[in-house]
Amino acid sequence: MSASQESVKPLRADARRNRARVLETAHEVFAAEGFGVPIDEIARRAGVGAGTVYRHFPTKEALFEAVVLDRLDHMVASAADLVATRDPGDAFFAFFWAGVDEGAGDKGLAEAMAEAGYAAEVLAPEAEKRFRNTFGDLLARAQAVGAVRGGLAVDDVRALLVGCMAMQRYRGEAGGLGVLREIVQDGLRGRS
Amino acid sequence: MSASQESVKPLRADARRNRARVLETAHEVFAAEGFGVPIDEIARRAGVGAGTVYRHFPTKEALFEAVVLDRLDHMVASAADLVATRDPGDAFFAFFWAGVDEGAGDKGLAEAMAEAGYAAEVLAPEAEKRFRNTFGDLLARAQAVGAVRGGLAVDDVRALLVGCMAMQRYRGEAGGLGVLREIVQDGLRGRS
Amino acid sequence: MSASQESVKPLRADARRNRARVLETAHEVFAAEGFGVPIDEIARRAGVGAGTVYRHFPTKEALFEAVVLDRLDHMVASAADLVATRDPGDAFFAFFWAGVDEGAGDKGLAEAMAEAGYAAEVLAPEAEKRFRNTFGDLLARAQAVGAVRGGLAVDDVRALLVGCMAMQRYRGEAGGLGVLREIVQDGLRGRS
Amino acid sequence: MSASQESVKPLRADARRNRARVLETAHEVFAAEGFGVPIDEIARRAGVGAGTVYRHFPTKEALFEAVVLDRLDHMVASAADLVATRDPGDAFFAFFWAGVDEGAGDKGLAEAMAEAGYAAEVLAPEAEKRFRNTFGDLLARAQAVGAVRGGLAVDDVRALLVGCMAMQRYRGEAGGLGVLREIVQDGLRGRS
DNA sequence: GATGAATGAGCCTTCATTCAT
DNA sequence: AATGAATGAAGGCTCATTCAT
Repeated sequence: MSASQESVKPLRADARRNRARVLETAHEVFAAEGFGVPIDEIARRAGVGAGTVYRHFPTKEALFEAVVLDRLDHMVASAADLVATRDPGDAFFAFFWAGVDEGAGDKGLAEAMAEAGYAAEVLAPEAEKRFRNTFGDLLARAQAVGAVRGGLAVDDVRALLVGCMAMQRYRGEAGGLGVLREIVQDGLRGRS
Repeated sequence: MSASQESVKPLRADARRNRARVLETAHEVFAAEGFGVPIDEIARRAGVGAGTVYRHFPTKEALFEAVVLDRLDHMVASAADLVATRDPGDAFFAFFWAGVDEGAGDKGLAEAMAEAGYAAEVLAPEAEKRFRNTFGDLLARAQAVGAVRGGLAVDDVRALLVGCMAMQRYRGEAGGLGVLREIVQDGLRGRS
Repeated sequence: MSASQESVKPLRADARRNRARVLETAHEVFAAEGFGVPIDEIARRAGVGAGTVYRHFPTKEALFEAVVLDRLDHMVASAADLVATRDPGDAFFAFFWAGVDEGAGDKGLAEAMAEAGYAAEVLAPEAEKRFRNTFGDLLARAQAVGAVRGGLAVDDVRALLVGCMAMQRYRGEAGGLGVLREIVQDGLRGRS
Repeated sequence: MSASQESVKPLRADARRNRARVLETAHEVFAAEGFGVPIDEIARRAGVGAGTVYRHFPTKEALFEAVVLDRLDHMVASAADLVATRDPGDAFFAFFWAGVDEGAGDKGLAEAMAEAGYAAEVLAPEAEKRFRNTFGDLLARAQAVGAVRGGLAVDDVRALLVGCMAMQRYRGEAGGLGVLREIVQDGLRGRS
């Protein structure tokens, strides 16, 4: 918007379109196949050359990072609505289970969020921070009204999210979490 | 009834030693780095040539499978002691948390056990079956004495195991599960 | 009717050049050393990286196939001239002996054409079919004018080609077939 | 037995048996698969360790050579009978076609005999010499009685043998040489 | 002497990244 | 800027040969 900006050269229209397209495709492909998928596959499906991918993202990791960051910020953004339209308990749980679903359907995201001290924290540290802050807010509100038991820190909830993603991925598309969901939900609420 | 044995040519002493050494090293290396490590790395650390690894295990997957199978059977074996020395509830939970610890410290095992409908089931189907049966027995006993709530099937517990492995891996070496452990434990016990 | 063409993306100039260069080098190297030569050797002699070879030909077999197909189609193409400029007998024999020379100087081609029910038929089945059809036409014409004896089918001539290739390869660069050529030629003409 | 002997240490009975067994198995396996077959395969089928093969034959090539030598000498030996029991023409042709059949059913032998200036000449030069001498005698006798045309040297017949082996191998198990055999036979006899 | 386990160079193939067009 | 071709370092696996048992 003004002077003190580093790398904000406004991209040409087609370049911006390409960048968005690559990001979107990368999301789909990483979601389906995980980080291991070749970059050529992404380029091909995005209808661009591999060089174009590298023009916008210097390495494969950087692209992955951008995707993860994007996802995290999407989730963060959704939190505003939740806070506005639901009571604190509902808001927290809605956010939590939405996150679980997101990760269950997105292998790349699950990989990124599960790798301890690595992926999200390292790949997209700012986004992870925002995500945690948001999560922390929702948690605090829910705890304030007694909808979530005390003694739980954001880190705990963050870890639980990772765990539930893993469970749901393990269950596969067919079944949801079933009883496990109740168990977790009850555990978060605290015994009555 | 004993473990899977086919064509029982007793290996030469040095070969058995090497095989064991490779298996052990593979366990360490897969544990530390996951399935992705090069076979050469395992060979190097085991102090053998790559060919030696392939003499004992025809493919990288076969080696991985052997490691996983070994781990699963170790766990299964430990269950006998638990049944003998503890009451059903303790036995079940000891087994469960030991499994979590095992997977938390072993990336390869965690990968194998988490990949839905794939890894353990496909890689070492017999071992997975034995593991599930053992788990099922412990669960049934614990449920019979009311130490674990009803409405839980082996599959649920198996999935929960995957989830807890992921959580504990996420937590890293430093912290244990903390409150999360209580939550899960309470959830399994059933609300009081 | 024209040669096999699929998905006709015209290659970039440099790519086409490289592809041609690889094909040409592969021809030379397969000719000199047979199918057994490492792909790296071909890449090195062509002055490209191994990856470049694989960009144009997905497997070593595919490269070999392309070379064989190229050779067969060259021969087929030459037949048109022969038919136009020579009488049926000459055309047939010119084609036959040219084929023998081709195979005698090309270990790869000889391997491909000699492996019964395998190589040419399997590697480049369309090209082999075109080759046989061409051979069949020339044979029929020559038989029609009495330049080649009756009772010979294309399969016989095809097999004889394989045999003469082997003989001439055995003779080495120095000597031609000598008397053997007469014997075969007389045998094909039929006793007078 | 005495002093001035180099490598004639009379082998122990079991060693001699093993050597023979390896040689025989190698013949079968090379015949079926050609020189490319792994030595371990031969050892396995012979029921010995790979080390035993190497004790008797210093390299894979040496083993191959021994097999080829054995085959050539077998053929040479058979010639004596032919000379004794048949007229010169029959003897020559019987020898020739028997050689063709031998090579057609033996991939290893065909490879050895076809490689110009290489295999037989180099691998088993003495045996090749004996083979050629035998062939030369039979040829000379047959030519002397007019059963084979003049103007043919041993080299020609040797090359023709290679060619006919190739043809018959190409034809596969199913069909014999058919007309081609007549052509060659007529060609050798000379036109009447 | 026999055994078969160990070695290690070498082969085919993949893929992140760079670069000419 | 975009393209997609080129690069080359690995990685999985095989096999002739050597060596400890």
